[in-house]
Formats: sequence, C-alpha cells, structure tokens
Amino acid sequence: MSSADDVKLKQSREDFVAQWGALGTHWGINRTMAQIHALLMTEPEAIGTDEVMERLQISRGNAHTNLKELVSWGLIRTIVKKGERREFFEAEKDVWKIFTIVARERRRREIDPALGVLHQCLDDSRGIDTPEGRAFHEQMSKLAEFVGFASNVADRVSGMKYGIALQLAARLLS
Amino acid sequence: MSSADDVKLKQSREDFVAQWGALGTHWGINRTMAQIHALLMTEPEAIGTDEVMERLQISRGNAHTNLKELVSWGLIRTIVKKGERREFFEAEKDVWKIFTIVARERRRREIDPALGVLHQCLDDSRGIDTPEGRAFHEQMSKLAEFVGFASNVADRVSGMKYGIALQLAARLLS
DNA sequence: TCATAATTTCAGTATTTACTGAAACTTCGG
DNA sequence: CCGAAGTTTCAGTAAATACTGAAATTATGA
Repeated sequence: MSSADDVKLKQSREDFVAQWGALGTHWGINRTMAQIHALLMTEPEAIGTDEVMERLQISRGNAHTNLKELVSWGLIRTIVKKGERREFFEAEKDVWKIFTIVARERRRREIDPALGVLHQCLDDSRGIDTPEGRAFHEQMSKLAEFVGFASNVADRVSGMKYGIALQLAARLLS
Repeated sequence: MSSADDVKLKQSREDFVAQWGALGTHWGINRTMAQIHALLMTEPEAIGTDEVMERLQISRGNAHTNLKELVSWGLIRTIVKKGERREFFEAEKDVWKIFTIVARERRRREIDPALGVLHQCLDDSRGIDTPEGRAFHEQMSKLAEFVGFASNVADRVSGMKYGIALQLAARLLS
C-alpha cells in the first residue's frame, strides 16, 4: 500500500510546478510556459493538451500557445503515438541540453539586440569632433567590445560537450 | 562652429537612451530604470533628479524610485556637491564592474530562489519508494546539482579581476 | 466525401506591473 | 524655531502582458 507515498509525490510535484512557474516570471518567461515546462520535466510519460489543461487548470488557448512556444525553443518535443490522433508532448530532461537551449535563446533575445543598438550608436557618433562626442563614442565602443566578447564566450561554452564544460568549470572552482 | 556635431551627438545619445530602455524590458529591468542608467552612463557630469525628470519626461516619483533602485544595485552613486543642497547621481562606467554587478544581482534574483525550490523538492521527495517517486527525486537532484554548480561558477567568474577573466576568455575563444 | 476529432486563432477581458502627481515628511540655513 | 528646498511615500490611474472561451480551420479515417 503506497498511497501515502503517492500523495507525497503528488504534492511535491504540484509544489515544484507552482513554484517553478512563479520563478519563470523573474526569467522573462511567462508563468504558464514555465509551469508547463516544469510539469513535463517531472512527467515520465508524454502527455496531451487536455491533460496539461486539466493539471494546470488553464484554457485550451493558453495551453496551446505555450506548448508551441516551448516546442519552438526546443525545450519540449511532440510525440505521435500509433493509433492516436492527437499530439503528445515530452520534455527534454538532460540538464546540459536545457542549459544550452536557454543560454542560446537568451543570447538571441537579450544580447544580440543590445549589440545592434551599440553598433548603431557607434556608427552615428563616429567622427563627432567635440570632447563630449569623443567621450560618448569611447563609452559606446567599450560597451560594444565587451558585450560582443561576452556573447562569443557564451556561445563557445554553450556549444561545448558537457564533459569539456565540466572540466573547465572544475578548474575554475579548484 | 560645432553645432552640427552637437545635434548629432544629442540625437545619438537620445537614441541610445530610448533603445537601451526598450532592451531593459527583456532583461527583467523596467524601462525607466534602464533609461536612467543609459542616460547616466553617457553623461560626463553627475546630474540631479530634476534634470533626469526633464530629460526623460517622467514624474518625480518615477525618477526617485528608479534612481534609488539603481543606487541599491550599485550601478550609480550619489554625489554631494559643496554648496549644493540636493543630491546628484553618476554612473559606474567601467564595463567589467557593470557586468559583475549585474551578474551578482541576477544570480541573487534568478538562481538563488530556483535553488531554494529545488532543495525543498529534494527534501520533500526523499524516500518516496515508488518508481515515479524515485524518478522525480532523481530529476530534482540533477537539476539542483547543475544549478548549484552553475551558480558557483558564475560567482567565481564575476569575482575575478578583469585581466584574469580576459585571459580565461581568450583561451576559450582560441 | 462526410462526420468528427483535434488544432489554431483571436477579440474581449483579467491580471500584473509601472507611473503620475500631490501630499507628507525631512533637512538645513537664517 | 521658521520657511523654503529637497526627498519620500502612496493612492489612484495608465499601460503592458497574459488568459479565456468560443468560433474558424484543418486533418483523419471510414
């Protein structure tokens, strides 16, 4: 008789889903998307839209939008079961893969646009021949250089095999 | 006669402030805070609340709140000028310092709470003796280990002197 | 090809987050 | 201690973002 364990598991999982969802907010990810991701990460089986709706108590439109968004990120994938007409979804569970996906997506959404702004300002302020103009250009230049550099580093790291990244990290912490 | 240059500089700076503000949104930072930061980063002189209000066309309350928030992050500091009663503000302009400040703040707001959730779920699911329970515990364990590890690495890197970090990064990119 | 199950879209609404403006409070020189 | 300059707070409002629910569309297999 394992029903006590079943209850504990259910509660713990619900807790994880709810809290992970709340955290998503601080990550620029909407609550529902983070909750669905949490739900699927802790679900051994692929599940369908209706079960997601029921488990999270959300509308079909909401479930649909966020499932698609997670698929486009690559954090979950669709599964077709033979003899079943509807789609099922399962999460990528490998932590290193999750990390690299999120890192790339954030670079694309947060760093690349910043670089764009900086390069444009660099161009616009090139050759302004006043003390203030040179100071502005210099500041833009430093920012652009640093952000570009950081972007490349992030790319390299998230393109590594897990083992290599681990080695590198281990040297840093030693 | 440098008024053409002055106009170009003014436009470029306004552009930078506006666009940097828009970017702030994607970084979990509100637009005004990012705009004030951009304004001060490109301003050679320390400026006061009223000038911030005027340059960004925002209310006193808004300017005040976000200036204080930037001070609490350490991205700007207050300056007292002799013979002046009011406070002036100037930005930290060193890119490495800006990076370490932002990195630490984001760790505090994004990673630490996630670790908290994971550790709690680890505890809650310890010893649940069903296949599903063990799988859940295992997944929490992997996530917690990875996030904790990443947090330590980020700490180390953002605690480095710029020169050392550069060397490290150079090795990565070579 | 039709009936129906499943998916997608979107106008309207709810929720969350940010901002205003004015009043309350604090500080300081006279 | 008083009055003016400066700072802080916050109730009300505006703007941005996320969600619902139902209708439109598409895919399936009999």
